[in-house]
Amino acid sequence: MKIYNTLTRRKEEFEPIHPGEVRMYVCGPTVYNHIHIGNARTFISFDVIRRHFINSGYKVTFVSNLTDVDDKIINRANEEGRTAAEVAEEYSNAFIDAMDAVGVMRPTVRPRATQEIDAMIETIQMLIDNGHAYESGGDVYFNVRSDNHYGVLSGRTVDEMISGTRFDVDPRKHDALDFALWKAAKPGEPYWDSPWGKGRPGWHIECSSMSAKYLGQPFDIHGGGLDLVFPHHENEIAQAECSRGTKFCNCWMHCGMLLVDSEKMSKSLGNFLLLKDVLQSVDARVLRILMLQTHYRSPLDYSKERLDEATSSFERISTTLRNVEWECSHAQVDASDGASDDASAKALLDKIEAVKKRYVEAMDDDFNTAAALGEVFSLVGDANAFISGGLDSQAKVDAAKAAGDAIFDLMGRFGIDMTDKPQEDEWPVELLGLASEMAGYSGDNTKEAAQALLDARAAARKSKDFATADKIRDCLTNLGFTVEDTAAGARLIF
RNA sequence: GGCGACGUGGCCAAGUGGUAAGGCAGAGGCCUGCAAAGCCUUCACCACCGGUUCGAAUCCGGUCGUCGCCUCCA
Repeated sequence: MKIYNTLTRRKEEFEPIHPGEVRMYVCGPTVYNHIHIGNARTFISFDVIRRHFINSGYKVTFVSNLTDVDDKIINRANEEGRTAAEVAEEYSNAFIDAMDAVGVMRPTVRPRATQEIDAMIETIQMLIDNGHAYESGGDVYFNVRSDNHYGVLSGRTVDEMISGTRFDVDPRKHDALDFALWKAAKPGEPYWDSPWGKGRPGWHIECSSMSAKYLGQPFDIHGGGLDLVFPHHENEIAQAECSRGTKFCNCWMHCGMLLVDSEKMSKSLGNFLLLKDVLQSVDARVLRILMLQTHYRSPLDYSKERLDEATSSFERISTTLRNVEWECSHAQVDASDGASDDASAKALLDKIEAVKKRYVEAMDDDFNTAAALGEVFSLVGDANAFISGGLDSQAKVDAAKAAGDAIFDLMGRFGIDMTDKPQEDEWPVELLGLASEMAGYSGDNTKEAAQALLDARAAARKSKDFATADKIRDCLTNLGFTVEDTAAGARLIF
């Protein structure tokens, strides 16, 4: 398996520290608002990555935090006249719900910063003891110039970082480059006791401490959005390696930015789309397909048009699965021909194996989901062509089923469940009145009513009464159904 | 200004040396009473210029353009 490592800026063969096991950490959100779809892209991307490790036989320990103490949470709490803890609680829950809704597996461990203060104080103390940090007026700062590896991730040298030229430097810092490990509490702010007085941890120290605590150090993979490379991840490395004296993690993975109408979406710009709002009108699986169509490291331009395209793509797959099922269950098989060898069926079975193989090869190559999805679609096309030729032998039925199963399985590996939602119990009750009026049905079962309508339409078509047949179809269409005529009869899709 | 990424058909997007996956949209045809769904056919001078090579979208240099980071940010 090859993975692009931001640290070395090239693809490398992945070698886990512990054989058969992957330990990874992905920076979670700061919970001061609902997450936007840019956040969602990162978490969905790493979910797909995690699933591929699992599908490849690895045991995966996946840690992802909640940053539930931060300036922005405090600001929001002050604006709304409630406590920071209340704000954090609300959006932590909202985040977890949103991840569930979008099919992201729950982390093995989801540490919350406010529950891990002791570990952070411990790390900060180590840094002070090692001469890499200093206390100043109740704050504690990391001494960047004391770390001669600083800059390894972002590829810049200390001298290139002209920090302080574009904003005011806190007078408590000894050097403009230094960053806060611990912030003294201002009146009204949440605080914890520490050797340096009441205060709270800086953002960067949280991830260094929590990842080391739950994964050990070094661990295999650290992930996050590309915009976290500097300063967040650079600082994490500095803290972790200067405190514990060992390498922090082997591989750094960064997910490309999601753009909205070709502009980066960010909380501060205010041009963001909240995931929860998008999900009001979009199937989470469609959103995932949209994301799979672009490599995780590339920028992804989100728009209504792309969403519509992804919807069509999704429907192409679900239609194929539905058609395969329908054709297999309505196939007219000549029993005496059951054992005959069928070259076309054999060819399809060979194609399935080839697709599965290429799917894995694509995913093994730095999680090339776009290529892997392309393989699925190529099988979709073959399956469609195959069933359109008619299933007149058991060998063909079996091959078609195998193709459907393979498509379903491959989509499942992406975290997309192609199971048709059970829907007959959601069918509109208007069917009853319609069936009563147009098909003489008098019961109270919507499924029977629908069948009565289809039967009535079939009878009308048979007697060339197309006006009646079309009227029935129009009425069904108005109720949200699609009527499809197949060789084996009409069927309804809701 | 510094660091980095990218520029492939109407749109999106794979593809790191041997004449271009896949999706969406379009055109023509088949099937259908008409539809729907599906099938078949069709649609690319790989930003530009120069170089290396028997051969480059793929490697090297340059030009132009787009984007990200450098400040909170997934």
